[in-house]
Amino acid sequence: MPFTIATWNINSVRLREELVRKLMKKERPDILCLQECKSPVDKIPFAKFKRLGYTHMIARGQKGYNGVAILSKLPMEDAGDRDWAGLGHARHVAGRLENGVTIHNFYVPAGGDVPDREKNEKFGQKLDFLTEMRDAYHSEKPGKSILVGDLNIAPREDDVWSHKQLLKVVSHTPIEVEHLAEVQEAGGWVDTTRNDIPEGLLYSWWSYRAKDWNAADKGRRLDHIWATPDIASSAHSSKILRAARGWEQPSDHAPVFATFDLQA
DNA sequence: ATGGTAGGTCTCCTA
Repeated sequence: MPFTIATWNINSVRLREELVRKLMKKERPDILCLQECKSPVDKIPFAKFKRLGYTHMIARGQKGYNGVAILSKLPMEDAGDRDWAGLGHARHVAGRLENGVTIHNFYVPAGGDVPDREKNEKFGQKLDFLTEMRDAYHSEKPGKSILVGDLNIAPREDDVWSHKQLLKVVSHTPIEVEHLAEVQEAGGWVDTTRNDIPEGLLYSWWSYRAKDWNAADKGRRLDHIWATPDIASSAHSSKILRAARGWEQPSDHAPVFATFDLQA
């Protein structure tokens, strides 16, 4: 039985509970990974999601900021978390399916506005977070795994509306792209979205600040689905649900999907 | 070059 996984930075799971339910009803991913829940775990409306078949939730939360959750129709056990870069933030959680596949859900720090760690502590924390990920996957190669989340980096030229104009903008600077590439290489991770859709512009985030986000279309691909090579070859039907960015009172991110032809 | 919007919260911090 193939399974579908989706990742979505929801920007408050409590405010957008109805949008989460809408996505669950319309798209029915087997696994939905959320970031920026901005909620303690016991205040996530899990009971409402359970009624739609999402009987398993593995989450980490804190009040007001960050927060990650994996909602699953498939049985899943908690596979832990890690406080990357020692920030004390809820930015990572992992779950394991009965088929042995581990799902990592990440919310990488945005990194502030100035792409210089001397002038902006947040940028340094972002780079350190990525360096720790690289080192961890280098010292222990991931087994059959899927890594998803808001990685807050758009790596390719066709992952942004203007490569040239974003070279000094946090999320697309060469040093961030390099750090992300090192994480990918260390774990042997395959970018399944780009494996599946190798050509053309692809965005998953559009700023709230644009007058008309759809017409201006100044997007970036910040949200990713990676997989280890042993299972990446079974991935297909990748898509980004741009329409969700146009829903009422939307998140500034659109959900990203992939389907894996594996025994769940 | 600037400022634009959104969410949550010990009214400013984060994105």
